[in-house]
This record gives sequence, structure tokens and C-alpha cells, in this order.
Amino acid sequence: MTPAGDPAALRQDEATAGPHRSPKWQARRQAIIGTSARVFAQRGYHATGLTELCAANGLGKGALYHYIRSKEELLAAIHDRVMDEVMAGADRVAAAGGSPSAQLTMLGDELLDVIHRYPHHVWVFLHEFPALTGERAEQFRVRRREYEQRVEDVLRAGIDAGDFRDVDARLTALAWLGMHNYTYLWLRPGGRLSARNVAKPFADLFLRGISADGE
Amino acid sequence: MTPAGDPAALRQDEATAGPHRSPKWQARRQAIIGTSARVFAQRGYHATGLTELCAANGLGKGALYHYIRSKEELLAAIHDRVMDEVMAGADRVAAAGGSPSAQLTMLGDELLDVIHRYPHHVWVFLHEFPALTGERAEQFRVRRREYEQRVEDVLRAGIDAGDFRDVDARLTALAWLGMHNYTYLWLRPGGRLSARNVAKPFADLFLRGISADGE
DNA sequence: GTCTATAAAAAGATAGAC
DNA sequence: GTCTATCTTTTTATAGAC
Repeated sequence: MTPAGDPAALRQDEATAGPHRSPKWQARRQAIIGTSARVFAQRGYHATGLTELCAANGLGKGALYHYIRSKEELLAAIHDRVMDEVMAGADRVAAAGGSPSAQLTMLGDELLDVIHRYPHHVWVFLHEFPALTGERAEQFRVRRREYEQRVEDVLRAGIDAGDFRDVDARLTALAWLGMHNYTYLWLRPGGRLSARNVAKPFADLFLRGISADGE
Repeated sequence: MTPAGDPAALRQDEATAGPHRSPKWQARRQAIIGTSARVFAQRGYHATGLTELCAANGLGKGALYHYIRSKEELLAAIHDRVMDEVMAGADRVAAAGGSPSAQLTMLGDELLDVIHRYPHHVWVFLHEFPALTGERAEQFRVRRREYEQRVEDVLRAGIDAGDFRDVDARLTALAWLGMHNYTYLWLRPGGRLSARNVAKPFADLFLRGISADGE
């Protein structure tokens, strides 16, 4: 979990904003980002006015703009939050090592854990990314692709090792991503299924699906 | 393929609008829906102003409102178009009969065919459905759930017949839907892969994944 | 640090001329 | 059927008092 003061959370605008802010300011900002993620997820980014945003955060416009530069910066912060978590999970998996099968299983565990813990952030991430413009849109595109590549690399390693069938690595990565990402629609804390209880059957299904056994 | 004059295309507002319109009016309306789907997919529903919509359609506001009642009706028409196509495909599959495995394969073929032929409509469908309100939102929810149930029913039939492992039918249906629906991000006419060239490996992967063979 | 007031632009929709 | 002009509301953002 990325704490409020984590440098990674400052990746985007705040890192280049100049003067550093107090920890209290940082914490308040993170709270605003979290609350806004919920509102954006429920109502939609463009559909949500600043007035609504202020009401949800219990702040006036003047106060809100004391913590954010613009509405789009808020959106970018939500995206960064998700990508930070997702990439951190992928890094843990890479550090843990193991067979391609084990790696893929762990990647699924980590990804569904993020979706489960940050349902609103992820919803916004998957729905509103086209609203990012310019530099922000490009950075998002690159980071997302970077993650997809991790999945694809694991699949390729499994194919090369003879563990997996000779499938199209890119296409299979997209299938895996779709299966997992799509859970954002229904995977919720307190829901029927926990992240692990989804990740396990998903890994079973997928590994059987691409296994070289019986070929 | 639902032609422009198909009654199903009139499902929503037009069917209850009262006086019938000329075929020429209907055709023009369908063209507007198609063009608007493209713009909504590229820019976002809420982010697209009526002025932009008019420009894309080569029409003034007065003319545009001659063909639609409201911006949201336009959005609903796009959603209906997708659901009409998707359910028509599911009906063809049910009519064709065959084993659960064959049924699931055919469902994938049909679904990816719709995504491939209507990339913009589907994009809007998957991204902007929360923008529908009241009656329209409810109707959409019901139809979407109806389709998901078809997939789940095929899985359940396969489990009961002993063709598939004893998986969680609902969860497995959601996995299948995710894998297929997620292709809306990259499946395009003229792309590297055709609908069939994606559907086949997807069906292979999925059927191996849930097959009872070797249990 | 938070407020209210305000600005300037754009939104969705309608009226009425042609 | 299509246009232009207009209405009303709402948008994002800023200014300046406190």
C-alpha cells in the first residue's frame, strides 16, 4: 500500500510543482483524491461538477483549489495511484521469482488485490483515461503498456520453457488482462467473493488453458 | 445485422414517440446515431458538446433536434443497437443447438463479431452506460444481465453434462465475458487480428481451462 | 486555510424565421 | 428541414475578503 507521503504518490504534478507542502497538506490532498475517486466512479468524471466535488469533500471552491491545481490533475492523481499499486505488485512478483506458472498466478493475486482494495480508483482508471490530455495521457499510456508487457513476458517465458503451449503471447496477455480487469465491475470489499477466491479459480482456468500438458 | 428500418432499432423512444416517420428520416437518424457513436467513443459522452455533435454530423442544432429528442436518447439508441446485435447473435446460437462446448464457441464468435463490426458503438456501450438515467438505465441493466445469463446457462449445462469441471458458473461466466468484452480496446476492422482469429484461440483456451478431461 | 462573489465560457435545449 | 439567435443553467477557475 502506498502511504500518503510516498514519493511515488507525488510522481506527477506535485513533484514538479516547486515548493514542498506540509505532511498535513499532503494527507488532506490524498483524502480529497480518494473521495473524488468515489464520486467520479459513481457519477462520471465529466458529469461531476466542481460544486459536487466540493460538497463531497466538505470544502468550498477556494479550499479545494488550495489542494489541487485543476480537475484534470485530480484525475491524473487517481490514475497514478492505481498504476503505482499495480506496478508495485508486479515488482514484488518479479522479485519473488519462480516458474512462469507461479509468476502468472502471483500477478493475478496482486492485480485482483488492487482492484478489490481500490474499486473506485480502478473504475475511474478504466473508464476515464481518455479524459487525460497531453503529457498526462502519454505518461498513462506508457505505464499501462509497461504493465501489459510484464504479463506478456511471463507468458513468453512459459512458452520458451515448454510449460505453456505455443500460443500468441500478446493475444494471450490481452485475454488474461481482460479476464482480470473486467472484475472491476463486480469485485467489491464485502462482496460474495474475496480477491483470493477469484484469483485462484482464474489462475486454475487460465493455466489449464495454456498448459502444454497433454499436447 | 440489424438494418436501419428494423423494428428492434426503434425499441426505445421512437417506438413510443407517436407518429411514424418516413424511411428517409429513419435512415438519416441511423446515420446520425452511427456518427455520434464515433464521436462519443473518441471524446467521451459528457465531454462532447452538442456543437461538436452538430459539426460531426454536418448539421445545425435545429436540424439535429429534428432527428433526436435529447442527447441522452442518442446515447440510449447506441446502447440498444449493441444489445440488439448481441442478443440476435445469442439467439442464433441457441437456435443452432449443439454441445455446450460448441455453444460457447459460437457465442464467442458472435460476440467478437459484434465488437469487431461496431467498435465505436461497443466502446460507448462499455464506457458510458452509467450516463443513462431512470427507465433507460434500468432497461439497459436488464438486457445486459439477460445476455450474461445466456453465457452462464451454457456453462451450467456443460457442468451438468459432465463436459466441464465443477466450476462456479457465475464466476466463470464473468471470466468469459471479461476476456471477450475487453477486446473492445484493441479489436478493430483492419487490425492485425480478425474477429475469428481471436475467437478461435479464446475458445481453445477457455474450453481447455474448464474441460473435465483428465480429471 | 477557507469562504463568498464573480467571471468567462460552454453546456443542453428551444423559438421562430426561412 | 435547416438555419440563426437566444434562453437558462452549469461549467471550470479566479479574486479578494476574512
